[in-house]
Amino acid sequence: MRPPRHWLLKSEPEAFSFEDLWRAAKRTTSWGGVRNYQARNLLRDELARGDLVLFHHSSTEPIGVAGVARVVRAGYPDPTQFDARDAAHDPDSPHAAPRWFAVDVQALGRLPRFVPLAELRQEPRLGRMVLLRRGARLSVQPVTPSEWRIVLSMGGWRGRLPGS
DNA sequence: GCCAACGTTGGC
DNA sequence: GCCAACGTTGGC
Repeated sequence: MRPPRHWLLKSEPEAFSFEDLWRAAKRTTSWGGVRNYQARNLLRDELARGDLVLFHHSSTEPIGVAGVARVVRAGYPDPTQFDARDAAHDPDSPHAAPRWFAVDVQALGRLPRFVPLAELRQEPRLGRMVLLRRGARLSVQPVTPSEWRIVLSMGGWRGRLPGS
């Protein structure tokens, strides 16, 4: 088994917040509805069970990293693509070769200190973080081990850092 | 296969 | 609410 990798997942908290995940059954949800091919490729091919996730709130106030989660099920066909009532329904996706994928994520814990985007921008060691690059709209992003440690530290995560 | 038009994302 | 950046669509 390879060591866990690190990712950042964006969510608009008005639609689904870290608190929503924390309150969900088994603190787990299906992370689907992603309709971008680059993000799809990551969900399908790269995210593995045991990988660690920064849960990021976007298009809201405040913007920033709210909590930590873990991938508990690797990529599988996203059921919402076949659901005509779902906003992310894709009538053109063939059942035999589904176009879109989801993973399951489980909340590990809220960061003791919410880490605002503006604070991330002020940290020089995070200068290359995908989230902070111009026009980085990808909703599933890779995070390096050192970025992971820095963000958790900024979030006041106590004790042993997951993934370090 | 090019690329203009269009739609969406998402920070500010 | 604005608008830059980006992805997708569709005419040719």
